[in-house]
This record gives sequence, structure tokens and C-alpha cells, in this order.
Amino acid sequence: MNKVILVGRLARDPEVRYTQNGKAVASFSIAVNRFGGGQGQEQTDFIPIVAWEKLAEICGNNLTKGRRVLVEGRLQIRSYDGNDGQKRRVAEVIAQNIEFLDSRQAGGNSGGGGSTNSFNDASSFGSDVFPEEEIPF
Amino acid sequence: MNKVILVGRLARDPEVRYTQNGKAVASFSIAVNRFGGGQGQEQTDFIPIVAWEKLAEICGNNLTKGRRVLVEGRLQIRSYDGNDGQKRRVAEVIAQNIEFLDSRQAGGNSGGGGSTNSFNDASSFGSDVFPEEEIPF
Amino acid sequence: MNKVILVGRLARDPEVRYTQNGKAVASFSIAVNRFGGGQGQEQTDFIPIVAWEKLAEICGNNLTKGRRVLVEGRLQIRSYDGNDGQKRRVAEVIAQNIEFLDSRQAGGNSGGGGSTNSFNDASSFGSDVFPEEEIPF
Amino acid sequence: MNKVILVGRLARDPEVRYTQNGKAVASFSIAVNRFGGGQGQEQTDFIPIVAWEKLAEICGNNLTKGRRVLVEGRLQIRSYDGNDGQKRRVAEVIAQNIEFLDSRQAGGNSGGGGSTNSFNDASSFGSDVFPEEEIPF
DNA sequence: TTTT
DNA sequence: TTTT
Repeated sequence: MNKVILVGRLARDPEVRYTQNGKAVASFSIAVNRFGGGQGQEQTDFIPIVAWEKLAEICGNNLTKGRRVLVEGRLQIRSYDGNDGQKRRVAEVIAQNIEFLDSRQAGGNSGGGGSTNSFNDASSFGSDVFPEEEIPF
Repeated sequence: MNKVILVGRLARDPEVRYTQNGKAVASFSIAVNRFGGGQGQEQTDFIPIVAWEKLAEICGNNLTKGRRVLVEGRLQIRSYDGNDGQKRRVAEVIAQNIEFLDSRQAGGNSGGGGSTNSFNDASSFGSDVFPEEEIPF
Repeated sequence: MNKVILVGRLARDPEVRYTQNGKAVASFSIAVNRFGGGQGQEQTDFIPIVAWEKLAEICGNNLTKGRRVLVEGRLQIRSYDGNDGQKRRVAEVIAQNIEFLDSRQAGGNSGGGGSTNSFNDASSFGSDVFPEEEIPF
Repeated sequence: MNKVILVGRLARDPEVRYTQNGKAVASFSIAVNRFGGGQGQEQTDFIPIVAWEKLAEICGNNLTKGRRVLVEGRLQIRSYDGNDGQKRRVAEVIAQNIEFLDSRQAGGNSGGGGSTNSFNDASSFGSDVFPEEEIPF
């Protein structure tokens, strides 16, 4: 069991890249506010999200900075070598399911009534959420 | 909503320290296995856990390396200054609730048949899971 | 571990009642849509929610039919005697934490831009989410 | 979002049946204990679980009364007609993922060291967790 | 680095 | 209806 559920707003537009095998990978951060019971000064966690394949493309095509989403995924700790030769660790949430919590276009025009849309990692508990490939960034 | 639920084994004994105000803080990592549908080589995420106050003391007194736990908490991204003057970020799960999933003492002596014990952050959604104090390490 | 997380819209206004000891109890249902991958006909689960004390009052004062909420709670199976003398069981989600996902007043007047507000069961993992008192309906 | 995570013990052996189309369906209840902070008298919720297809077969072949499991799924409210012509509702958790939390064979012989095994609904967020077929009981 |  |  490794389950993460977050509600927050995109801190920036998603970046979509492709692995050498042509798999789409989207990455973005979401700003998740903490509520200290309401009294205190608000704080925010900026949490990195990674989505793969079809879900990555849906993110790239539909999400923009400021939009509110619910992300369900798993918490992954990834190691990489820093510029200084030191090992570093990054935590990322690998998305399995994303729900769009506000109406079409956050920065947007038209209208919409605030319906929810839900998208799963196509390969769900299959290969992508446990990928053997490197994230290309 | 910022919710994390993990099942894993302690990668090392918890360390318990105290803030300047005398609050207990426990920290440890848990090893969480990924299951790639069963086919692939298993991988493991080592996820840092932080518990505060009464829950910290319960961890210090009852958990040891190898014990299996279920941790419910929130994912926090903490910034600190590295030795080289660079800003670094660490992800930690701030525990709200911990269940002990195996019998008393994993490395253990006595016996027991695998009951579950569940412990909450005493201050629950109160001050400690959203602390204003620094983690003393 | 008994954890439920739901996103849905209130199917009706909350009803707030009081136990003999004067504790507030709110009850309402939320309509949670299922997404069959998008292809099929959508289906909806109407899930009964119960909130206690301060959280009950916040629900009574702020939620109305149609508003979208995120509910975190535990699933409880309650027994009661039916009119025909038969034992019946009802499932309810006892709320621990509710987030309001849309702007002030769904059916609403003012304005607002879709901020989130989050409210916990005041007694959190304390007495109310595991109450010894009967639900008064 | 409709997510349920439970840890409990099987209250009885699973029953496996088949739909007219030959899909396996397992059903069983799990006993989930509540902890009122430890002080009070313990209470238990008996929560009905339904698993489909491959996951159903894994349950039928591996789970027995008394075994401890972690169940991840969604909460579904199903309507049916009672013997007396009245509409009745049942709540069930449709399993998406089950982890076996104790060593091989609860009632069992051999040994085992308490490893965890995790099984997903093969069709994951596909058809079975949102089935169009009737549960055959 | 988001948002109200 | 489970389990310690």
C-alpha cells in the first residue's frame, strides 16, 4: 500500500516530454494548502506530480497553471546524481487518477458549471505507474 | 486534502529528539515495496516518516527496525539550506496515525499472534501535524 | 484502518438534530458519480454521511443541496430494528474532515472564485467519530 | 473520487460464484475494529467486500476466515427488492486491490515470515470495478 | 511556484 | 461473523 491523495492547484503549466521509447510523461507541481485549524498563518506544500502516457497527454492538453485538481497516486523517492557528484533524492507523486475539480479553463473564458472529470492512468496498476523507464528530466 | 497511506517496514530504529520547547519528534524511514504486477524485479521506496509528541514517544518505545507498520499522514515538503549554501528540499510524511501490523517485537522475543494496535497523533488535526516549530534535525 | 474519501454533491440539504446530551448530528447524502472509463452510461452512488458536533453545525450552516464536497471519514455499519421486527443494517460514512469544493453557495448568490475550506471533526480521533451515543434518527 | 481503505480480518471464508457470463465474483465480510482511543469498549464493523474476476479467484484460493487483509476499493450502494417487496439497500466495498497482511495460512500450517502480497483487480479501473453485470447473490 |  |  502506497497511496497518496491530494487536492491542490497547479503551480505552473504541465511540461510534457517523451521517453526514448516514445512514452509521454507530464510533470507539474501542485500547491497544497495546509489548514492549521484556521487560526495560523497558512502554509503551502508544492508537490511534484508525474503522469505517464495517456494520462500525461490529458494533463498536457487540459491542465494549466492555477487549475484545481485531485490527484491519486503513489509516493516515489527517486535518486539521481547532482551536478556536484552528490546523490540526491526527489520525492514525486506518480499519478494514477486525476480529477479536474473546476470548470473548463481556469484562466478561462467560456463557462461550464463545475462538473468533475476523472482520468485514470491507462495502464493503471500496469506498467506505467511502476515504470522501468527513466523519467526524461 | 493531503493524505498519505503507506504500509512498509522500518528501515532502521526510530530516532527520538526534542525541540527546544520539549516536544518529542520521532523520525525513521519505512521501506515500501512496489509490485509491478508481479512480473518484474521488485523495487523499494524508502520513505521518511516524522511523528510528533505522544505518537513520537509511542514510536520510540515500540518500533524497531524491521517492524511492519501502516502509516497515515500528510506529505510535507520541507526546505533547508545545504552545507554548500544551496537550498534543498526534503519530502517527509508527517504521521497522524500509525498501526502496528505485526506481533510484538519484530526482532522479537515473546510471542503474540499478530494483533493490530493503532495510535493517533494526540493533537490530531491540532497543532502538531501542522507544527510551527522546526524539526530538530 | 477504516478510511473513506469521497467527492460528490449533496443530494439534499443536511438535517441537523441533537442527541439527548445536546450533541449536534448532521446527516445528508452525497451523490458520487462512477466513471466507467468514460464509455458507458454513468451511474451514481448515494452515500449517507453523518457528522457530529462542531462539524455537524458547520455542515448545517454552510452546506446545501447541490454543493460539492470532499468527505474524509470512516465507514460504519449500524444495526437497527425495522418496523417489521427485522434487524436491518445501514452503512454510513462518519465524517472526520469535510472540504467545500466550490465557491460560496452552490445555489448561490454572492460570488467567490472557488476557494477550498476544510473543516475537521473537532474531537477528531476523539470521542465523536467513535461515539457511544445513538444517532437520533 | 470514491476510495475506501480498510484493514481487518475475514469474518468467514470467501464465497466464489459465477455470473451468467462466467465472471468470478467473490464475497466475504471483514471485521474492522474501532479504537476509541483505547479507553472504551472495542466495537467492530463487519464490512461486506466484493471482488471480481482474477482478484475473486485469488481471494477464493488464498483467503480464509480469520486472515488479515488490507482492502482498497470503492464504496457502492446497491439496491435490491426484499422478500417483502420493499426496496432495500446494501453497501459493499468493491475491491480494487487486496494485500494479504499475515503469513501464508492463517489457520495454517507451514511457516512464512509475514511478507505482504498485493493483488489488483486485473481490469483495474476497467470494466469490473464498474461492472454492468449483476452480482449473482 | 498556486489560489481566495 | 473476525482477531488479540
